[in-house]
Amino acid sequence: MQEPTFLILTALAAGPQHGYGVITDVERISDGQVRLRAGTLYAAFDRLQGEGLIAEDREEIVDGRVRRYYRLTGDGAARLAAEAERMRRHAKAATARLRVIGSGGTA
Amino acid sequence: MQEPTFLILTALAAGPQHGYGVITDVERISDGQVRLRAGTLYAAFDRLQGEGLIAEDREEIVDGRVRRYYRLTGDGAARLAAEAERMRRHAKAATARLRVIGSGGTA
DNA sequence: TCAATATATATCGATCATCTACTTATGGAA
DNA sequence: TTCCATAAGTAGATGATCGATATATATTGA
Repeated sequence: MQEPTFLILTALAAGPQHGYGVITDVERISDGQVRLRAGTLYAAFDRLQGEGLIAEDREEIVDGRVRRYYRLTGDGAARLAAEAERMRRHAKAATARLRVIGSGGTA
Repeated sequence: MQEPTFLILTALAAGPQHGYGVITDVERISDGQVRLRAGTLYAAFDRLQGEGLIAEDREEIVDGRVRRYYRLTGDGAARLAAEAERMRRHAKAATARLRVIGSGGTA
């Protein structure tokens, strides 16, 4: 799973959100480092819905504009948890090996 | 940066390794979850060398077969450290939000 | 009243990393 | 002598993401 997809699921883990809300939320989660593109987001929505990881929650009309809310499914939450654990382990492995270099392994 | 690329850099963070060594190392790091394909590896080697994140270290002839060793450059180590930190934060954010769901937020 | 900006959804074409599959080669084991 | 593990490499296909663009509305300001 790629970073944008992971962050979309993470955004929805906080509760149902609409597309534009996910974009701004992802930007916040990543400290402004990841700015989701509309193309990425809506393609991902379709794909993740097809995989059963997210589902349409409801539609609202606010100021004459449609807001389509998506929510994380049980499968989506499980998948996100698995990916988070996988990333945690990989990050830990990399950091441990980099520490060895830093502490004079190469010198 | 995608997972295979991250794991290739992580493998090289333990010291210079040749292609096949990286494949087996990555499999070990990821607990057997990630099996690097030759196509992925050698394409990544070319790309990462072009980006200056890795460099050719030396060539050895073992049992009549060439072993081409690659090593992590300073830039590569810095990049890997940055990616690891980014992943750590994202994993943490996801886990924190999933905990809220788990503790009865949706119920 | 007209232009610009923020919100909001959506599509299209291009790019690029990865995957599948294949090729070549050696040494050792069955 | 056939098969497997090791070892490097290429070609073509797939698919996620990106950049650009289109649409529509409300608000702000010239």
